[in-house]
Amino acid sequence: MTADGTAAPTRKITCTEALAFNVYARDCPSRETLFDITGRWGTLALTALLESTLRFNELRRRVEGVSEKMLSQTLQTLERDGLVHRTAQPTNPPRVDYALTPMGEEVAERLLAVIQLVQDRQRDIEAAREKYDAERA
Amino acid sequence: MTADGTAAPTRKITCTEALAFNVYARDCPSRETLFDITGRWGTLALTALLESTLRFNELRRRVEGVSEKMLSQTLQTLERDGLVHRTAQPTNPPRVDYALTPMGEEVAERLLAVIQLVQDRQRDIEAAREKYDAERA
DNA sequence: GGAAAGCACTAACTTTTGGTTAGCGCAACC
DNA sequence: GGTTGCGCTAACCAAAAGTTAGTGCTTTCC
Repeated sequence: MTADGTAAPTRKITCTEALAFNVYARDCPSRETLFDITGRWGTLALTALLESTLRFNELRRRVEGVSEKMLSQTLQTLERDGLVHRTAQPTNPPRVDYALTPMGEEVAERLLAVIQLVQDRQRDIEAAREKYDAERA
Repeated sequence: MTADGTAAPTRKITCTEALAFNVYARDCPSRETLFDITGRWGTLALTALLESTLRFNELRRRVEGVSEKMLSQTLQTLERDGLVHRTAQPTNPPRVDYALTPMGEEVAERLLAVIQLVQDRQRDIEAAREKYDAERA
């Protein structure tokens, strides 16, 4: 142990070597996945799909403020990660449906728990902010 | 109802008007809070503090790869939101401890659930990525 | 019948955010 | 007496997010 109580600096082990993934490790691939999910629009898109399958523009209306580019990008990432399933019908106009995979559903449920807590506590959080700002004004 | 099944366009109501917060609404303050929490380092910092109170540089070593600037910035935001408590002792060298508030603990617990799921499913996710990439190679 | 809007995107460009480097003054370690 | 650690901040630069415009076809409105 070092002076401040952190672990002794033995050799650094990456998450893949350890056979378990650890988001706190610098180059662990699971961190990238976490960023895909929690990044700006990932959380909102995943949880919005929890209610029902949605078409591209339906989802875009649901998640207010997301640009077409970002939604498209986000959905592609989530599809690649196996969290969202995309079905395109080559009709005209095109119809593309987005749905959660079983894995995506699991993730979305846990994300929803975070969202609900945030919404419930928003007033407390705003109070905390006012206090913080007042203290150093 | 419009043709594609979305709700009729009645007047738009903001989350504060509705007396409930809704992260899907464009200007809802709860969305900002969600971004603070799920943004890049927020999740990792909050869950890292779940185990124990940590000093600035302890936390920095725990959350590998975070820069001093970003950690400092992240912690200030979380402190302002009332999720993290900061105690500074004006000794030399300074000693600053970061701990979760009760509210921060609640949030962190739910975030940890997401992290654990991601870590558990990382292999499946990587498999999905390989499949996705192979299909359009 | 002609204009406008909707569909699901992509490409090019700009702005915002995140990351990197350097520095602060002091103390303990070697 | 040079290095390291402490907890930051300021200045600068790269990467991510946002904005705008365009695609080709169809349906709806006037």
